[in-house]
Amino acid sequence: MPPMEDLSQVLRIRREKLEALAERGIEPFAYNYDATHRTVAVAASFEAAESEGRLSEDGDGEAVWLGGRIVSWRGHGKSAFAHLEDGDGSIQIYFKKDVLGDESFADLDLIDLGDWIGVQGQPFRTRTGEITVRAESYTLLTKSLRPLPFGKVETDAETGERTVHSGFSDQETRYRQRYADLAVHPEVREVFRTRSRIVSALRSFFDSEGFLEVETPVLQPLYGGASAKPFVTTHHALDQTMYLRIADELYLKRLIVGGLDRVYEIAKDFRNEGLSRVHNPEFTMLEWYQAFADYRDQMDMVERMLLHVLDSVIGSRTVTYGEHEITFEPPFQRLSLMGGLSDALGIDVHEMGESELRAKAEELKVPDLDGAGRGKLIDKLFGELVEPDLIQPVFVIDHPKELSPLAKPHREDPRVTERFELYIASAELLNAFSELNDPIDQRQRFEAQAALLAAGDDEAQQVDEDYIRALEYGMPPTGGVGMGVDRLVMMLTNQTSIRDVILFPILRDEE
RNA sequence: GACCCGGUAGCUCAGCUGGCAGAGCAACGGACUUUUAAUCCGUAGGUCGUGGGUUCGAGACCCACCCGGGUCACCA
Repeated sequence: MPPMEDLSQVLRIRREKLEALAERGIEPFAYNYDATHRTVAVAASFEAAESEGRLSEDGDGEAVWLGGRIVSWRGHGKSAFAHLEDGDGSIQIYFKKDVLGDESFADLDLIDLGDWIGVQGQPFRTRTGEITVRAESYTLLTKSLRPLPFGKVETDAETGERTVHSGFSDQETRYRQRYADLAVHPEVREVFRTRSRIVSALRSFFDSEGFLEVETPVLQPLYGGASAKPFVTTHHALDQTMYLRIADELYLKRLIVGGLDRVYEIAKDFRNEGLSRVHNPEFTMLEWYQAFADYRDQMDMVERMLLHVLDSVIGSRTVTYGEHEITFEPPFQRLSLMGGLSDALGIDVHEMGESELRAKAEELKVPDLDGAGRGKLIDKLFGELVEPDLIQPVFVIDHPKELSPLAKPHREDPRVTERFELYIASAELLNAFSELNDPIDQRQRFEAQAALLAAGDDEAQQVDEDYIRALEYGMPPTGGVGMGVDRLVMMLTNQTSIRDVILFPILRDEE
């Protein structure tokens, strides 16, 4: 701790209050507090008592014990109003000198915004009608030594709309000090509560469908299952290079080989790439694999899964996302990638050679075409011409083979694979295919990837001999899906930056 | 990684063409026993992101760097 004289004024004054508390024999950091109620429950039980005529002659409810953080304060000389906030909400507290006694009331001088206190008293309605606990006693639970950046909150009496004045808005500080962001922004806490409920709903869905939740390695001797650059590290005792997983796909399919025929994993994946509104290098992926299913079955599964989440967490099948109203009503539209692009170009893409595609892409000024092959050019053109219009949920299906080294060839058209991606609000939410289970074909696809890797494509995959060995034992027909959980949370909580749905998003080291 | 914008009191921000570092909120002292962005009077609070440079003089201008936000690109 820096010496007192080096602290800024606001920090120094709180330290001085700590000393004053010691002089008055008040413990600033308590061990526990036996609360009988949470804030929201106090209001609910008061209202119930009120409507059933169980209030006292003075209009008081039954005594309650509450713990929480002081988030606002309005002193009036011999009385004061404050709001006490807990995990559920907040309630107003009325401190009155002739109720508390001179000494206890005087000790309130040492209480600040941000302090945690326990309060005991009876609820009543103030003249303006707000349910308020009249403090008969209070206990300091934790002294706050650093002021939280509370804004002043104005609540419109008619609409209930909340306006925050002089709040805490510096994005950098909010991400770096998420604890402070959460402490002063109930709406941020609500986003993360919703995130938690979404993840629970996903688990309950797959559990009820007979899937087994499993855990596969984060540290892998080879990485694969996606096109991405990995994080590299070293295991010292084994003197071995390890990669943080970019996907759990290849491990989950090994489990299908082993007879665990319905598995899912909610996993942190790591990709050594740039940051953006929709990318954090560490992100949460849900993958599931189901034996005997193909990609058509999985489209049905995706629809049912999303409806389960919407119905149980959001309570509506329509959500607002930015400027759009997104409606999840199955069956979602299915759009063939090649067909959609052909329509946009007015030419059958299957008939176009690589040079023709490149010319078209250059004509449209699509950036970063260096080294792009036929598949990548198609992908780029699709991204440029079709993706921006994919607002409502759409399954984009049947991708070119070059782009899909782990997908089965399409049973009716060998030029494409049995694959789909679900697009919502122009963003890719999930990716799925009928899993390639022919080990000889898989080896050829890996070798093509390895050639790309050798040629300098640092996002291409390596040959995974162990995975091929597993396929040689025999993997039943399998449908698999990978979904970006963070992105789903974004869409369902109307957050336009992935950082706003990740508690501690990656940031450059401070100093 | 490229481009654009930003970093000034605990927080939110102003600071013009280079001329004494400002406001609101929070804090501190005082008044106020049903307020709710409480109100009123007063006080204190600064490494102007960092390091160089130009200048009689730099928060401002120039250079480099650090950090963030946004946009683009790769990926979910």
